[in-house]
Amino acid sequence: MARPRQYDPEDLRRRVIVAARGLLQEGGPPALTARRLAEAVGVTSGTIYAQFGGLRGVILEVNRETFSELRATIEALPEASPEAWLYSLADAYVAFMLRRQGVWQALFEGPRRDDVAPDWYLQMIKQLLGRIAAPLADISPEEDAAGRAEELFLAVHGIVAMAAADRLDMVSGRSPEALAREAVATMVRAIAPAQS
Amino acid sequence: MARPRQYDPEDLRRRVIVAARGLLQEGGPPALTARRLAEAVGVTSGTIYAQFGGLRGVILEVNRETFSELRATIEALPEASPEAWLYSLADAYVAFMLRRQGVWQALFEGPRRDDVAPDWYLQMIKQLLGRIAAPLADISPEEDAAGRAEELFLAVHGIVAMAAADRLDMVSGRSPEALAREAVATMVRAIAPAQS
DNA sequence: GCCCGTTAATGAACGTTGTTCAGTAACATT
DNA sequence: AATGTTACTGAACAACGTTCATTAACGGGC
Repeated sequence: MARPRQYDPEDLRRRVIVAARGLLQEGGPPALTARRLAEAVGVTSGTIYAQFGGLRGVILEVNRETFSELRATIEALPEASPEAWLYSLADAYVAFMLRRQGVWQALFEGPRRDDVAPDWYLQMIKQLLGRIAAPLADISPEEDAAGRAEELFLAVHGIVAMAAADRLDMVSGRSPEALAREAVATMVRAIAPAQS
Repeated sequence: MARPRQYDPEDLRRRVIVAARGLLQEGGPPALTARRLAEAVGVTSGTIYAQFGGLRGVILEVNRETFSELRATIEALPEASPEAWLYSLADAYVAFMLRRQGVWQALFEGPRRDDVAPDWYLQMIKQLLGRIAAPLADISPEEDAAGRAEELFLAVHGIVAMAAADRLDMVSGRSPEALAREAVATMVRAIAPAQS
């Protein structure tokens, strides 16, 4: 009843996403153009539009995978005391970004003011916040753990975002790892039951 | 000896910068295009290139003014106790961004990985860090005030940057002002001499 | 067995973008 | 007046995201 697909659509989607990640990784967001991507996959730009609806659609799928991997990474962190676990989360967050700087930039670059973030964006963040809140609640039960988690996340994320843009050295000579750990330490010190 | 300038170059620079700020303010970085800017000023894009060397040059000048105004704003903050002054700085920083969201985005959007930041960029940040370090040193003399200032700046800046991109609501329902103040509070709590 | 409806994929085109540069215009000097 | 020097224009270039008429290729109906 129709022309058979020349490419297995599932396979094509995978190859497009992989190629997009490659382009992002070596050249950052400006390197991901429709034509380059099409050429890398061996199709024309029109085909990508048919499958993803546009470059934004491709980036969205890349981001979905990135988020998914981040979740897996966090899920795989070894159990530890609340405080130790927060430190290893900070380390993992920084390391995760460093290993995919170009892809990471795409996570926060594209979205224009008017387009709404997809649900799974918010879900991922909410989940991450929950993961941070739990140990904080352990450390100090009488604090507002959820609120503190937001603050700690924003502090670490700010550091990581700055490092991803290669601008951290404008502010500090320290490594992102050191600064992220310090952010955790500061939060822990601030909410820990007074014990001097 | 030459064709006289059709436009007073100083006046032209001013008009270009003002127009660029206007475009940024109402449409963010994507609204600042060479042709639109040229038309808004009443010249052709070539003239702007002759004067600024490119769009990046224009943005750089806009940023210089923005930084300069930020410094003036901070300089004008009323004296207060170290802690109170830090809170008013956080408030001023947030308010400053909110009043120029579009322009603020340009501060951190443009620069590509390879181009070096001009000196005055770094100087401004260093100065701001010094301004933060002083009250922190007052609050807790035995802490590394400079290091703490870096951390506090990064925390507040992260919040403000997220708010400038209209993405803060993905993380928290609180206002940027509230979160920035909380960041100050956390830092103060963490370094304040134990006194329970 | 042929045709035809249907869909996949192409690739040329459109409108913008930043940027360049041959050309033109206009004054100061000789 | 002629010439030199410079300011400014505006057409052009390459690359961008995006669209869509066209082409290609198959399966079902006669």
